Amino acid sequence: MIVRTRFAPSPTGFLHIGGARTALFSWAFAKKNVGQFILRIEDTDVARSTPEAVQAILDGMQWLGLDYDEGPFYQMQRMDRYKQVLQTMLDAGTAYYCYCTKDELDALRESQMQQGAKPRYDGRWRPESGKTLATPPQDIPPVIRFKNPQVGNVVWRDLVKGEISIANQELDDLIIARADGTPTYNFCVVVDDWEMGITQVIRGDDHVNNTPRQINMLMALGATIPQYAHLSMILGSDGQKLSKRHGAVSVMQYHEDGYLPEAILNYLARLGWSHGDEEIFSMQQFCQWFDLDHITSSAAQFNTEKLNWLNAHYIKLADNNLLAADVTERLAKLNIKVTAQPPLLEVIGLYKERVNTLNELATNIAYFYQQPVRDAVAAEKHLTADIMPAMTNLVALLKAVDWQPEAIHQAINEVVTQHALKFPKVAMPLRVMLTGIAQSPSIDQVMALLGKSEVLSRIEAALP
RNA sequence: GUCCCCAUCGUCUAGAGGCCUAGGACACCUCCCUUUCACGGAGGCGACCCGGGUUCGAAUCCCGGUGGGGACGCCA
Repeated sequence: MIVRTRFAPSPTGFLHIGGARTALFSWAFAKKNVGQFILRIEDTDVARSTPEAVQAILDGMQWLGLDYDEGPFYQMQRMDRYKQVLQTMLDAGTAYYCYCTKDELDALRESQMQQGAKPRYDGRWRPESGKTLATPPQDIPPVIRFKNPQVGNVVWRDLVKGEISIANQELDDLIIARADGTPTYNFCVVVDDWEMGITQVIRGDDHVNNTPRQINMLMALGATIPQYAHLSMILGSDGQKLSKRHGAVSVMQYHEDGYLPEAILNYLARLGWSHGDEEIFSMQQFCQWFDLDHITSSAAQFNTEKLNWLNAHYIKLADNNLLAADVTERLAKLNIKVTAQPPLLEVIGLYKERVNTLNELATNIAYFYQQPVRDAVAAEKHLTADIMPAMTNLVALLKAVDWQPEAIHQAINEVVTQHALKFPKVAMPLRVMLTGIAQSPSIDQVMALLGKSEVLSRIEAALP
C-alpha cells in the first residue's frame, strides 16, 4: 500500500515551530517510504480562520521547502461531501440530533466539574431502544452528535507511544455538526483522512484524546483505520508550553532573524528524533534515515544556542552569491546601500565563518558601506593619547604602500618596531578607528578590503 | 477533579537485560592556535526522579509514588 501522510493545520495563525516539525516529520515519512504527502487546510472554524493565516502557512512551508504532492485542500470547499456523510450517519442511526442549548450545556459542565466528575454530555437526546425522548423544541436549531459506543475500550498501537487504551465510558457523544449545519473538526478529519486515503496520521500529541473518538467514527462509517503517530510537543526555552501568548513564533520570524531553512530543518529533525550520534545532515540524508521508531516520546525543549550553532555551520557552507543577495536586502532595511567597493563577495568571505545569523553578518559588515559607529568603551580603552604619534606615523607610511595585505602588514610592523610596541598595541586602535569596535577579522585584511583612501580618511578623522 | 501521556548531564539526545566506569552534540570551563573577537584543535565539568520487585545481572522489564505535560469546546 502506498504511504500517504498529511499535514493539516488550521489557519488561525502562522506556521510555528511545532507545526513545522509535525509537517517535517510527515513529509519525511512520505519521502522515506516513497509515498505522498498531502496538505490540508482545516478551516471549518469560520470565525477564526483567515486568508492571511492560510498564506502564512503556505509561505512557511515554501520557505522550508516542504513540498506536497496533493493539495492544499480546503475543508470549507468539501461541505457538500461532509453533509452527505452526516446524512448517512443520521440514517444509519450512528448520529442524532441534540436540542440542548449552549447555556444548558455550560450548566451541565459546571455542575459536573463541581462534583469532581469529568465534564461530558449526559446523553439526554441520545436515542435508545425503549427510551422516550422529549419532543424536539421548535425554536432551537439542533446540533448533530455522534452516537459513541458506551462499552468496551478503544485500543490502538501508537507508532510513537505504543499501545494506548481508552474506555468508551470516558467518551461522550461529541458534536459533529454545529447548529448552523457546519461540521466540526473531529468529523471532518475522519471523513478526510478516510477519503484521502491517509495511511499514517502524524500529528501533535494534543490529539491523543481525539483519536479514540475518531476511531469510533471511522468504524461507524466502515472505514479503514489509519495508523497513528503522536508527536510530543516542543516546549519553549524556559520549559513552558509554547503558545501564541508565550514564545511561539512564526517560522518566518526565523527567516527575518537571519536563520537559514537548512538550519531550522536540521535542528527540528533532531528535536525528538535521532539517528545514533548524527547531528548534522542534509534533508536528503534525513529522508533516507527517518523512521518513527526513533522518535522520543517525551517533550523537548527548544534551545536557541544549538540552533545558532547549526545556523553558523550552514552559513559557512552557504554559497557566497546567495549570502550576498540576502545580506544586501538586510542592509537595505538598515538604509545601507551596498556599493561596488569594497566587493561584497570578498567581505562576506571574510566574515561568514564568524557569525551565527545572517542579521549578524549584515550588521557586522555594515562598516564597509557606511561610516563606523564607534563603541565608546572600545574607544576609551584603545584610542589613548599615547598611541596617537604611532598612528600619525602609520598614516604616513601607509600612503606609500602598494595596497595588499602583506604590504599593509609590513607597514604596521614598521610602526610597531619604530615605536617599540607590540603588534596589538597598534592593531587595536586601528581596529576601533576603522570598524568602530574591538573585534574584527585580521586587521590587514580588513584594511585591504576597505581600500586605501577610506582607511586613510578614517584614521585621519580619528586622529586628534 | 477525571482520563491519557511522559521521565538519562543545564539543554537536545544514544541506549531494545550484561557491550555502561552511561556515549555524542549544544552551552559552560581550561589549554593550544592567534593581531582582537570568532573559527578551528585538545582536554574538562556534568545525568539514569524516588521506592519496591523480577533476574546471576536493570538506565533498560513490572508495580507503586513523586514530578511534569496534555485532554476534557457548537476550537482545531
